[in-house]
Amino acid sequence: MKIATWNVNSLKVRLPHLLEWLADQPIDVVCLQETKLTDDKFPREAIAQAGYESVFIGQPTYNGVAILTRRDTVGAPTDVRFGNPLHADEQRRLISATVAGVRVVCAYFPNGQSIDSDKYVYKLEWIDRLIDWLAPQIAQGLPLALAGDFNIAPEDRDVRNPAEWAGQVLCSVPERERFLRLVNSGLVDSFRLFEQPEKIFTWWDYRQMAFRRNNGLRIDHVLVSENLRDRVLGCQVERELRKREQPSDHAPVVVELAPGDQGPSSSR
DNA sequence: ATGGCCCGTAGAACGGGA
Repeated sequence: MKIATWNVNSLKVRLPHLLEWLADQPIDVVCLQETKLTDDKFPREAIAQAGYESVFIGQPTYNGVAILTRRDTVGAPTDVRFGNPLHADEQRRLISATVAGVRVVCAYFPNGQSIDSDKYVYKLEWIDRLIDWLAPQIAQGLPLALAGDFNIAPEDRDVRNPAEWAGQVLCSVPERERFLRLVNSGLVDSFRLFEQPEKIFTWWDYRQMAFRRNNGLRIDHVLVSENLRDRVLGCQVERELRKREQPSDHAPVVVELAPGDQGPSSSR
C-alpha cells in the first residue's frame, strides 16, 4: 500500500497534475493540503472517475485538506474525522480516517510566518494540541500514519542553506523541539528509515529559480507509528511533479507499506 | 539593500504562503 502526501497549493489549479500523476502511479492513499476550495467546489466527480473516493474539508481562500483512497485496492475510508477534538480551530487543517487498518491523519501545520508573529504562537499551540490528541492514541497501539505539510525542517541536513534559515520560522528550536516530541510520542520519520541521498527536499520557493538550484527544505513528512516501522518498504520524494509547467511549490512524498496481517483491502 | 513568485479574492493591489 502506498501512502502519499502533497501540498497542492490550490487543488483547482493542480487537479490536472493530480489526475495525471494518479493515472501513472498506483498510489492507494493520497493526503492533500492547501486545497483552497470550499466543499461545494471540491472536484469529487473528476477524482471519482479516476478511481478514488475522497473525503475533504475546506474553506475559502486558505487551508483545506483531503484524503483520497483508491477504490480498487483500499476502498472507501471509514471513521472520518474533521479537525482535532481537543482544539476548537476555525482553520481547516486536519482530516483523519481509517484506511486498510491504518489510521491516516492528514495535516496541514500552520506556517507561522515569522517567529515574532502571532501566527507563530498559533503554530506552536496548534502542534501542542495535536500532540495532546495523537499521543494517547499512539500509546494505545493504534497503527497510525501522520502525513502532511509540517512546515518544519527537522534538522539542518533538511535545509539547503542552514545558515540562512537558522532561528527562522520552519527551522527554529521550538518548532524542531515539537517535531521531536511528535517522534517521541511513538512515531518514526519514514524518510529517515532509509539511506537517503543528501539534499533531498520537498519544498522550493517559486522565486530565484530555487528548484533549479535545489535550494529547498524538507518540510513535508510521513511519520508512522512504531508498530508500522517494519512494514515501511520505502520513502521517496516525487520531484517530477515539481518540474512541470505551473507546479505546486511542494513535491509529494510517497511511502510504501507492506501489506498488514489483514491485507491491504480487507479492512472494510 | 530589497525582493525577486504564485494563488485567491478581487476587479487593484494585497494577504498569505514558506
